[in-house]
Amino acid sequence: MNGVSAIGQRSSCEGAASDIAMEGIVLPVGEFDLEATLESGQCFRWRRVGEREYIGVIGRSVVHVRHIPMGHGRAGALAVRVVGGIVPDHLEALIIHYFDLARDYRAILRALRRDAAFARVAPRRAGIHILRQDPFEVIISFIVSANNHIPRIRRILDRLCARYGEEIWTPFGPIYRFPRPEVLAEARLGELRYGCGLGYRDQYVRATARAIAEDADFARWASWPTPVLRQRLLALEGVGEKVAECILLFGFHRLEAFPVDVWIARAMRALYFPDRRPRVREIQACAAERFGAYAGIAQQYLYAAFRSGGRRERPSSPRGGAE
DNA sequence: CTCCAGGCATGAG
DNA sequence: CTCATGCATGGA
Repeated sequence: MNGVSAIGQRSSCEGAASDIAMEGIVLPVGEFDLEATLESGQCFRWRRVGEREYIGVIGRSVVHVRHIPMGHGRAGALAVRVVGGIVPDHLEALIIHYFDLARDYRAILRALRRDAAFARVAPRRAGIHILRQDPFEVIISFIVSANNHIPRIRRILDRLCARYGEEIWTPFGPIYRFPRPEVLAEARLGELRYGCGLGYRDQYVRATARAIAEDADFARWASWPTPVLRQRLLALEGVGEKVAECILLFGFHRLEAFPVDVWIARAMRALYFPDRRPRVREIQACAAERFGAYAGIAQQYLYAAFRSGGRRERPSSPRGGAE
């Protein structure tokens, strides 16, 4: 790489890049909602460090991002500082790309809301964006996500990164990059299972890491049509229908992909199949018909709405009383 | 204690 | 093809 400098080498490099690292940048972001996006279940490793403040790894950089909502959120801003790793030479472009800030989510949501049932439960503001994450991180993350709780997914991935990822020092403590495929390919199953808490997914993670270490040309994968890419993903161990859709949507930005988990199944059933239990195929066909090329975005808004809304629907016992 | 989680692989029919 | 089952782990 050219034109980059490591933080901490200011003595030998007092150029603009280091000043940017200290000063940071501020970007207008419209309706974008950082918290809603980072807590929406598409990523697991951003760490909350304050009110609407997060740190996370993008490429070889650790960035601190603070959301500044203005008015009623229609003209917010994002304050970004690089706090570790490499200072990218085009930080603004990197942030716009990662958070997909150039896309008109407001117009997309407006179009999606022409579906009456969707409009009833969807938010009015297009706060959640689909991130552009590293494909390998997304692949492993969603293999881990299978039959698992989000808090535990986060802990497992944190341990995986601490054990196998490159350490980057920051004012917030050490942060770890996601492990490279070649490293996970050499991991011992016992360390994955007991050290990281992967349980029975240890085999899936290592086998998939090995497969990708052999064939990791994601630039080529990204050029494939979605059905071809989907088939390639399904060939990976631990990747089934649902996880493949997640990887398509969150790892390859295929916005038409439509993962159906238990929450989306409940949501779609409530909205479009009130009197029966549709199969996953039917749900996906329904989504494709109603939401088209942006079904994945619709799915993310539905997930947020139903998961936050119906989370505590425990069969509350008669005794025990109010809460 | 039981139940469940952004399911998958496997085997039976 | 569809359907049933086991699966590691830990929070509620």
